[in-house]
Amino acid sequence: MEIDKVYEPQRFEPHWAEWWVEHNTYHAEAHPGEPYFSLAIPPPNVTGSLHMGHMFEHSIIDAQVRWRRMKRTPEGKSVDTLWLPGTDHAGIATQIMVERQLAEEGLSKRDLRRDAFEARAWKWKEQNGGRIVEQMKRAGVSCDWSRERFTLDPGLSRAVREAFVRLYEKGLIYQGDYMVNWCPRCQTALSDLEVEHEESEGSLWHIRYPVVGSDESIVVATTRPETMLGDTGVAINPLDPRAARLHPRNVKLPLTNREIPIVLDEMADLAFGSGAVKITPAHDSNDFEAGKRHELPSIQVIGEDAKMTAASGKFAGLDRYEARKRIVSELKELGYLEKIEPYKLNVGKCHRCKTVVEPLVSKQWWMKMKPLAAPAIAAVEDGRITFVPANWSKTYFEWMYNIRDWCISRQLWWGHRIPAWHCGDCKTVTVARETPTQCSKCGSAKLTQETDVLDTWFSSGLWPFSTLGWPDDTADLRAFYPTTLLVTGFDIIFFWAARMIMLGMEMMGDVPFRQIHIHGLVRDAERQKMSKTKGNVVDPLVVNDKYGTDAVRFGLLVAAAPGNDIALSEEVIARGRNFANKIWNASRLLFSKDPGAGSRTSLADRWINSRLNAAVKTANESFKDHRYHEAADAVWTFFWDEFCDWYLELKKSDTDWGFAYQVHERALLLLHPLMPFITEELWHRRGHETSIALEPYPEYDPALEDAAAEREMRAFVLILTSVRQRRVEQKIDKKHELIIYVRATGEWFDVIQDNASAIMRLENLKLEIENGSPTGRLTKLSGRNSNQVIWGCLFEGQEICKLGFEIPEITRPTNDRKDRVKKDIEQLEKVIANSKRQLENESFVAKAPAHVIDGMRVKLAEYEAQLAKNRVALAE
RNA sequence: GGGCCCGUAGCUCAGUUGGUUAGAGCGCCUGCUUGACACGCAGGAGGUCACAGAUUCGAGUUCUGUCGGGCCCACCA
Repeated sequence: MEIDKVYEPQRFEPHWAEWWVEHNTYHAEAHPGEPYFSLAIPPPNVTGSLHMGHMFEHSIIDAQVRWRRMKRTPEGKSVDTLWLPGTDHAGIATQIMVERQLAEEGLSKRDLRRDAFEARAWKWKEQNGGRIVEQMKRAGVSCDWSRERFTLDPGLSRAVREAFVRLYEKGLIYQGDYMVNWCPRCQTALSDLEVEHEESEGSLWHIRYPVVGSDESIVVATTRPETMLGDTGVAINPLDPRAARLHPRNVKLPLTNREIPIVLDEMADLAFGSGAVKITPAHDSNDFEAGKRHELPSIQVIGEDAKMTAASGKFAGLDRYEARKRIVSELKELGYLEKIEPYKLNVGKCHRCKTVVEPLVSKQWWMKMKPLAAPAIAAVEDGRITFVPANWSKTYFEWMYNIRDWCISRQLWWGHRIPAWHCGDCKTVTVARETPTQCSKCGSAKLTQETDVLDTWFSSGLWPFSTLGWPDDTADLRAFYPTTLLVTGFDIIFFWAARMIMLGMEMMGDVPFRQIHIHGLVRDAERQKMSKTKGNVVDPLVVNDKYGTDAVRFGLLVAAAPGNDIALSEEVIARGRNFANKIWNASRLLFSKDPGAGSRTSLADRWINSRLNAAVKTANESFKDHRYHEAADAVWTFFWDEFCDWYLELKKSDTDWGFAYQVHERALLLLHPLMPFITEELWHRRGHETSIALEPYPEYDPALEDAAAEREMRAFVLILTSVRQRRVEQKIDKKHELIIYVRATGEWFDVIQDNASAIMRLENLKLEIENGSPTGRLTKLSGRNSNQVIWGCLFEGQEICKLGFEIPEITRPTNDRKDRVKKDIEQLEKVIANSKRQLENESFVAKAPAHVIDGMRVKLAEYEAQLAKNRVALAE
């Protein structure tokens, strides 16, 4: 078997990425009623390019999916395993990209008709939308590409209409004029979630409103003085001492000719500012409600373009911030400005374009959330859906209990157009699955479709079942719903996960997934968020190529404790690369050997088999619990520290490598979910022709636990470590053969005898073994200079053998060594004292479990033996 | 204002139901071109687990408080 001298993932990763797709390796068959595992990908935006966040999420998902695909039922049957891929049309995000492209041609959206714009957007999608999919394929994610979906596919559009109509017919979707978050740049309403609040340094302007027919005036405080032009009332608290004399009166609104009433309302906090609040029903949601309570008119002074409207009089046409400056200066000139205080306030910004949103009243479509939330809350409360880590359910509940209606309409051109038709005659709205030809009320044919589209998250909310063919009763739907698992970031729990649960419960009558794994964020080495503007992004396309995809995956996963953020640097990735390199080179060594018969098994063989079994156990348990860092760590320790550093080294003096091949093969299977490329490559180099991804995953077998082998091996590790320490301390080069005298009782004598050659070769030793009682001095040492000898008690503190060295060039123990021995002695004395105190404590002996007490006794004996050895060493 | 999380070796972090000298990677020190790998091998240094109490035979792990840091939600002008 040939294998390249250097690990160069670039030479085989693209090949396997293509091969897997061509061979449909990850195609899932739908067998309704049979055991299955299914997971719908969090669909990346079509606008996107693969970033580290995707890479991390996909590494987690892929590890889980590959593991599940390899698992067999207790009867040995494979499980239908589906990872369904797809992309999201990403309403605003995509529209912005297309607008940008148009702008480069000197065009704006309005220059095109809606149809033309949509066509343009589709063209853009065809040209650019496949990019992220190609990148995912190159990264080797094990999706079933035959089931790839896009949220604007005809099938998914049908699901959107079906869901919309059902909700509308149940009265859960309605149209109405309410205060919404309006983005003046995107020219659309936004949901509450699409507004990011950011604290900023602002001011609190105190403005004096003269009371009509009185010398008195009321001072109101505002953070947005430009809205005063739209004031239609002033509220004071009913308990305000001024209430009696001011209540049924008016104030004169400065800079205008309007008089507006003073009303009593508890919204005015006596303790805040001046105790009086201006009411601007058109530009603040609190005021909107207050306006309704007091039947105040609403005057819109800021338009959808964030410029002052005609209603603002001479300020009309000014940008809202320019208007603010002018209004403040005029108020100041006219003496209406009482004072200005610095003030911290939260400014809402559009999460797509960062423009400050304007609260405006407008007619929008809404979804009633309370009735939908109840079953979704229950599903998590009673455990039909569980969060990993469990703490996230609190965040979920917090939001769900306080949920507010969802503004689902967007004034965009890219998205699912709302299936509602307005009658030109009777103005009735007809909501229908199929495009109607006549008004449902008056029968008129003068119908025009609603121009708004749906929030992109509406279609995402249907994703776990719309992708499986819903509303049709398909085999896929019956075979794979509810999906098994959702893996996603905490940032879209509300946007997406919660809405999928609500819509899944409503449309399917069942949860959309049984588990939600919430992963952390990939940050840079300084724990800063990665962003293009900061220039601190680690681009997966670059590092996948430089270090190999396996390396990036492994680096990410070994650092990924559940829910925790990852501080990513190239060192983390290099760690993965180093591991892959190690696997590669270990395989090179192995493949240079004749497999042989594999019939005979040495102690090393039995030991590594037992260790592999332990690693298999940990890996399986860790994957089950989504503890990928633990799985990665277990396979790392097994492969590097045990398989390479001990097993292969010992094996070098063996002629029969058959067993090593068997262990190596199982190790590849064990590693595959974490490092799919290198394991596939090595699997084929071993002569297999089908994908390793479809092989059964190793299972833990209690019968393979070999306590005797592990105990015996520990003994050799102790001997060798002891020798190595001695060599370094006394600067005895490995070229010098050391003579080791060992006396052991019956069974240990045989063990040491049988394995002597391997140890001798490894450390250039000559072992002289004596069979006999462990006490007393070795006869072979009688009469020798004690300076040449150290004594040690080995084997888990049992005095099974004593050990002596003969050092060819006489050297006395160095001071360094003496210091260390002294330190060891001190430490041991402390630990021994502690253990003794514990064991003499009656409460401890009475209350602690037996294994803890026994364990401590064994340890104590071991400590004492070590102490004795150290004392002898010091006396040398 | 409400909620969540974190503070363990120089750095980045593990440490599941409390239990036997607290671990890893990187970095550091000392050796080593040992016939797979210097992306390596061997040996080593380094931690009063933020602080103060409490519970317990026993606390990095549970509880309370303090200090420090981060995140999310919220219509206090």
